[in-house]
Amino acid sequence: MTRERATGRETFYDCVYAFVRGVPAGRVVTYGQVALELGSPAAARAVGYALHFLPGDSDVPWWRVVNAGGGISLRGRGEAAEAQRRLLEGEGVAFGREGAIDLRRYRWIPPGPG
DNA sequence: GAGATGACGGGCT
DNA sequence: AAGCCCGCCATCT
Repeated sequence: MTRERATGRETFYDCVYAFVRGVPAGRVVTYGQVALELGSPAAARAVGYALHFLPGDSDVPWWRVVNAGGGISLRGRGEAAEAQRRLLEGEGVAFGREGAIDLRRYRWIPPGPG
């Protein structure tokens, strides 16, 4: 488990949670983008893995994280996929016929260091 | 140290 | 356009 690491050190996953928590409603980010912000542009996989530990009870708006295509991956979790879409739609995010959203429109750009 | 996992991303056919 | 394979990364066991 990584949700309660006793190392006292902030793991990559913790950074993911912190970043996702900063995503405002009505906006989304991609796994790759989160990884990039955390300093590992190729760690998109690890990002998804970090979010996969989050239960629907979490304080982290995991549903605001989508894949590079603006779609929902949640491989093997159709229920969660539906929930994610509903949550996003509830925030004003519109899905296209392809089941994907327009990242050009909803992608959230973090304020950055400055 | 080595093997296994996975809510990704890109490239090829 | 859709499907398949590989690589990448961080973490767990």
